[in-house]
Amino acid sequence: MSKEHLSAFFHNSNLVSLSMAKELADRFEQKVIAKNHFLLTEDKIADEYLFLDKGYMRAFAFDIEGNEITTNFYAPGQIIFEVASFFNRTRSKENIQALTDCEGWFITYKQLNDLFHSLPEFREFGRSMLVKGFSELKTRMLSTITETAEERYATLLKTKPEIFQHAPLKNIATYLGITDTSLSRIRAALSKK
Amino acid sequence: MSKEHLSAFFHNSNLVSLSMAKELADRFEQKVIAKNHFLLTEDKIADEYLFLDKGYMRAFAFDIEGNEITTNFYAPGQIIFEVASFFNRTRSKENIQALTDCEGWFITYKQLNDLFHSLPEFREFGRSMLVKGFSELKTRMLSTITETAEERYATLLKTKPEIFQHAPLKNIATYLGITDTSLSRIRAALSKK
DNA sequence: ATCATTTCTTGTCATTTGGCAAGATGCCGC
DNA sequence: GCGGCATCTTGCCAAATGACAAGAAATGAT
Repeated sequence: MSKEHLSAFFHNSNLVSLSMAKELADRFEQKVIAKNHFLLTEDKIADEYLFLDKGYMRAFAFDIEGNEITTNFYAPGQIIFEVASFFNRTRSKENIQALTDCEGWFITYKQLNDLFHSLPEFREFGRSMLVKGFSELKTRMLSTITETAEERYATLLKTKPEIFQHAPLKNIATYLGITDTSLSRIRAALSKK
Repeated sequence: MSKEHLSAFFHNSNLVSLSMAKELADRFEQKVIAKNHFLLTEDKIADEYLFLDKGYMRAFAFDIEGNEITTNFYAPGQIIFEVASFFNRTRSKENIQALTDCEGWFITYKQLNDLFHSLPEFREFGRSMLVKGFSELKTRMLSTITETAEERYATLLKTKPEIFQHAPLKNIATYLGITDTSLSRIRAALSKK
């Protein structure tokens, strides 16, 4: 119920003073999402900029054949929002769904923009979140292109082990760009080693 | 030699008035890069925010085995900068190289930030560039995960045909995430159809 | 124009990954 | 606790892609 994590998150960015972090946190409202429910669904315009305090979420899109492809996983302590839809005010191509019961703090597009206008520090914070997301995606793109499925699996296991406690393997498989069958075999092969 | 393209580019974003577009363009300086020379090399801190007016460029990184992996192609009329290095002031993991003789217009990090502070419209423009890059990368990530190499090749051929006139196939192969051998076979197979 | 180097293609074979189906296991609602 | 559904594993075979090597074609330097 407390906004401690949220204001600490702002402050830890080193872009926002402690007092401003608290002021900022004051503007956020609570959001509770039950397991399997959605923060955002396809064709809607994303209007929530969410700090995830508890629980796990995933983003997914559909490919041409209509299969769900998991595009991202989110753990507590992260900002979640669909960048393109949120900033361009266009219909989202992605869905964001709770993998577990979730709690967090959000503001709307309008509120965010007002804060951006009035607080240069928060603007910097917003930019750094955007840049961080971009960099992570770039890293993932490179690893998808250069590494084998087994290597990508091992990396995920090392960097985000909690995901395996909260997401079904079929979601992890599409995130890694392989079928659940292949993932199962990779796991079997690695556990023998 | 004229900054027409540059100011038109600002104005066409619909975020910047015509007069401000011209004022903005005034702040940019000319940059000429000969074929095969670099806009940015690994381990340097990116300090140039470049509008490419003429010519083609590519970005590349090295994988674990030391192979060059092309991460992006740039055509005239695009903004080019290495996002993470530029905004975080960290050493770049990427190189940006001219595929042909190039000409463009640039400002430095400091100049860009000054403009961002004083001109909200330019800030919006900057954000929209960032969001655009992010969205494109997301689309590419999804297609890399869900489509076959042949489908990705066909898409690239349709969306960026000029690249094939200016980049060697081995660069295009690593961009698509395949070997030059496979790319050659895909081209052979498609030309038979 | 010539030579050297890089780029591109093609052949053979190995490896990775997928498709499909069957069975095993686990989880949820009643 | 039971039935049903989703999840995960495994077997068999096919398809996609890679590794390596040889040769052809294009390009660049002098």
